[in-house]
Amino acid sequence: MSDNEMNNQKNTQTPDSITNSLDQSELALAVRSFLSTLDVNGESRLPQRAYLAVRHAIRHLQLPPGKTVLEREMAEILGMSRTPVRESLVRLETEGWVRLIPRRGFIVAPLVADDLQQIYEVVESLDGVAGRLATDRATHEELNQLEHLIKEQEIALERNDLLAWTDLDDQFHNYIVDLSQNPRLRGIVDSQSDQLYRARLYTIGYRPKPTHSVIEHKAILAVMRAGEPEAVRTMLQSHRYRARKEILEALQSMPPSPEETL
Amino acid sequence: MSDNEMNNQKNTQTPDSITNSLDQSELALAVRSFLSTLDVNGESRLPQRAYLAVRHAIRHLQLPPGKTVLEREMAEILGMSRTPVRESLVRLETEGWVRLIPRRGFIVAPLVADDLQQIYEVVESLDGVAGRLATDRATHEELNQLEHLIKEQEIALERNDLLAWTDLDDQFHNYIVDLSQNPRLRGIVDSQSDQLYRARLYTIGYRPKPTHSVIEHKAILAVMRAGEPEAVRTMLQSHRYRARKEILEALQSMPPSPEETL
DNA sequence: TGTTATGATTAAGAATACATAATATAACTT
DNA sequence: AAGTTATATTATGTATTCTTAATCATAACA
Repeated sequence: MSDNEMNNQKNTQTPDSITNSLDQSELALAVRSFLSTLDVNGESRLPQRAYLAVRHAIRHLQLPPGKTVLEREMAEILGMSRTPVRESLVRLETEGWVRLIPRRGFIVAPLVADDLQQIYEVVESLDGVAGRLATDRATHEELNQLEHLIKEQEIALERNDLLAWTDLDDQFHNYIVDLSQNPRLRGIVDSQSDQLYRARLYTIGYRPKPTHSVIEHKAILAVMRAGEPEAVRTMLQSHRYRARKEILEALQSMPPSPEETL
Repeated sequence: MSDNEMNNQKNTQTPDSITNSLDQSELALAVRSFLSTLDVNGESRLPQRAYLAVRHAIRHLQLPPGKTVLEREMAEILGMSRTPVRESLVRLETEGWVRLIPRRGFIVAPLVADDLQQIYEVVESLDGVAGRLATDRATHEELNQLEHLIKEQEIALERNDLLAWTDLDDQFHNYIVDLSQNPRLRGIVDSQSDQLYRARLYTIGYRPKPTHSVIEHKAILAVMRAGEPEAVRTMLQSHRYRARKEILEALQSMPPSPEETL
C-alpha cells in the first residue's frame, strides 16, 4: 500500500543541496571512508553515525584544533541533513570535543596545554578508581587478557611501531576501565581519555620511546593479581601522571600548532 | 514586508499545536515558574533554557524516574518548538539524566541502587581529586567562605531544616570543586553529583540526622588549611562514601519507588 | 586615504513539515 | 467471546523552510 506516487509536485530543487559538487577534500574522503566502516557494523541511527564520524575525524586530526565544523558541510559529507549532525555536535560539545560559540557555530576544541592538563586531572583520577574497582572485580581470564595486551605492546615497541603501540596502550587502559563494570565511569573515561589521543599523535615523534610504560603495565598487572586495589589506584595514577608530563613537555618543545591562530 | 496573507491555503490547523489547551498539570506549573527565574537571569538561548528547566524538573522529582519526557509536551510548556527541547534532551542524555529508547523517546533515568552506586563511584573519585587540587589552589578568603558555609549548615541543622541543609551541603562541595579551577572537572562533577540530589530528596526522612556531616566538613576544612592535599582527598572520598551508604540503606528500607513500574 | 555606513551573503537558530515506526483501537472471523 | 488482522493514532526521526545574527564587501563620506 505505497501511495507515494502523488506527493512530489513542488520540490523543483532542494535548497539545502545547492552546495552540491562539494570538493572532494581530504576530510570528506577520510570521513566517507570511516563511514563505510560503520555501515558494515550496522550503525543504523544517523546521529550516532555522525557522532562517531566527527569524533573520529577530530581524533585523527583530520579536523584540526580550532577548525570550524560547518553543519551544512558535514551533513553533505555524511549524506544526511543538518539535524542529526547538530545532534551529534551537541553531544560532542557536552563531552568536550568541540566548543559551541553562540551564533558562530562549533569549533574543534583547541589543543592547548591548559586543556590537556584539565583532561589529565580528570582521567588520572577516574583511571585510578577504575583500576581499584577492576582489581576487585576482574576474573583470572580477564587478567590474562591484560597480560596478552602487554606482550603485544612489547612486540610493537621492538618493531618501533609507535602507532600500533599507542593503540595497544589505549586498549590496555580501556580494558581496565571495562573491568570496573561501571558503564557511567566507562563512558566518561572513554570520551575524556580519547581526547588525549590527538595530543599523543601530535607529539609522537617528540617523546622518548615508552619502554618504561610496558614495565609499569607489568607492575600494575602484578599488583592487580596480588589483589591490592589501593596500590593499583596509586600506580595507575602516577603512570598517567608521567604520561601527562611527557606529553606536555613534548608539546612545549615542538613547533607551534598549525592552527594556533584559531 | 510581511507577506504571510497568502500562504495558508492548506493548513486548516497547524498540526503541531493540535494538542493545545494542555492541562495545567503540576509539572507545567512548576516548569513555567522555574522558567521565569531564568528569564530574570537572562538565559537567552532556548536549548539552554530547556536544559535547565528539564534538569530542574528531574532534580526535584517533578519528572519522576521512569517517566517518559514527551518532546511535544515539553515544547508546549516551555513555549518553544521541539527542536531546542530535543537538543537539551540529547545533552541530558549524555550526562545521564535521561535515557534514549530508540523510536520510543526519552525517559527519566530510573532511580535504582545500581545506578546510584555507579554515580557515587565517579563522584567520590572526582570529588577527592577536586579537594586535592583545591587545597593547593585556594586562597585564604576562599577557605573562609567554606567556613561560612559550614556555619550555615549548623544553623540549618539546629532548625531541623533538612532541605536547606541539603542545599548548603551541595554548595559546600560545589565550591570545593570550583576551587579546583578545572572547568572540565567542574562540569562533570556538577552534573553527576547533582543527579544524586533526587535520591537525597527521596530519602530525606529515612536517614539519620547528618550531624556527623558538619563535623567532617570542619575536619576537611582544617586539613585544607593545613595544606595537606592528599589527606583532603582521602577524607572527601570517605565522606562521600558514608553518604553513599546512608542513601543506599535508606532506599532499601523505604517503600518501593512510585514509578518502579517504568 | 582612512573610516564608517550600508547592503549582500552566509551560517546558525528555530519552527515547521514530512516520513516512519510503534502502539492503540476497531473490525472481523472463527 | 477470544484472538487475529486491519486501520487509525501518536510520537519520534529526519528533512526542509524560515528567521535572524554576524560577517564581508562595497560604497559613501570625512
